[in-house]
Parts: sequence; C-alpha cells; structure tokens
Amino acid sequence: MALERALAVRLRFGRLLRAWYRAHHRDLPWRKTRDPYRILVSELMLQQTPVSRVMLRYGEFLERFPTLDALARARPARVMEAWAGLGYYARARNLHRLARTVAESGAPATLPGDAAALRSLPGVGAYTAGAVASFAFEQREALVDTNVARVVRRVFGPELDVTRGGDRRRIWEVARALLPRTGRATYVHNQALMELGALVCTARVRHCGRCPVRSVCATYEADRP
DNA sequence: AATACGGGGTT
DNA sequence: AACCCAGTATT
Repeated sequence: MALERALAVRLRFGRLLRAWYRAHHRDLPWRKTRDPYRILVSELMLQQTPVSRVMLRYGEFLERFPTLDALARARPARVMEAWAGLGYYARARNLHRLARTVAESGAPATLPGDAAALRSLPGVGAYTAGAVASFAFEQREALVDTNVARVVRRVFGPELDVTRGGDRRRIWEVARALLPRTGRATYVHNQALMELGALVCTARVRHCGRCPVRSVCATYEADRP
C-alpha cells in the first residue's frame, strides 16, 4: 500500500520536497562541508541527540581533532573530554576505534565511500552509513532516521507501525523508492526529508499549513475537514 | 524482539 | 513524570 502510493507520486513529491528545502533549510555547520570525516563526526554526534546540543561541541571537537589521522593519534581521555555533555559515550569510543582502524590501513586515513563498507565500521549502522554515503560521497543511498520514518509513515503509510520489524523494513523500501535519479540530487533529497521532519512534520505537532507535500499526503488527506 | 546506553529540554 | 531527540550494539 505505502510503496504503491510512493511510486505513484514520487516525482511530484521529490520536486516539492527539494524545492522547499532549498528555500527553508537551516544553515547548519555540517552542511557547509563535504569532508567525509566532518560529516561522519556530525552524524555520530547527532545520533539520538538534538541539533542544539551538538552545536555546542561540534566546532570545538573538530578544532582539537581536525582530521581522521589527528583523531587516531589522540589519547582516549582527550577524546572523551571533547565528547563531554553529549552522552552515549560508546559513540566516542567507537569513533576513536574507527579512526585508528582506518588509519592503520592507509596514510592518510580515508573513509570508504560506499554504504556497505561504511556499515562495517564500529558505531556505523544503517542510518549513518546512508548518511555518510549520500552526504559526503553523493552516493544514491537511502537513509531512515526518526524524522524520515515519521514523514514516510504520515505521507505514504499511516497504517504502518514502526515498532514492528516488518514495517521498519517497508519504510526503508519506501525511502529507497523515493530517491531521485542521481547521487547529487540525493544529497538534497535526504537532507530535505530529515529537515521536513525536524521543522514541519514534527513528532507532537504537525504544521500541515506550511507543508510542501500536503497535496500528496495520506495523513493530511484523511484528517482535513 | 527487547534492552542498554546519557542527558537535558518540552509537554 | 513522561516523552522526545540525525541510532547502534548486544542479548
């Protein structure tokens, strides 16, 4: 049901979504770089952590550890210091381990550019692999985080229940079906999907009045008076 | 499939 | 006092 709906309107949906993003997106630090390392750090920090809190630590962390190699050479205690206040400290340990692993395999240390290889790195799951592949390497890869899952469910599959494993897989399928044709457009597309969930199609309140895709939204269609 | 992992802001 | 937030690894 959700997949058929997505396939039917994917071109219109994508055009509306990306146009809205270009006009309304926030100017966030990690959107000003294509450096895979800087993108990776932002994605790891943002796991289950609000943008506002990551903003407090992101710049300073990169100042102390400007490259993957610099991070690989750092003492664990220094890395944990720089992570202080962000919580989920296993992320910092994983990032440090990742840096040292990648640094051993080549000089200078470089991240792999495809999602499957990224996925095998410590602390990098399906979401982060898709994010780094599409944001840093402009690969045509989907990504699903809490924002994307909510947007996809409301727009294409109100019947889906994210707590069910099968439905989670279905949401990934829909996200892949929605991807634009090129990797370059995928960067904007994925950013836009998350931004819509963060600014308009938010968890508690839906701001359908300023939603660019309400004309193709199943939830809006069902709830309108 | 369920749970641990942080901590601070919002409702 | 819940609920929420750019999830992942482990059981």
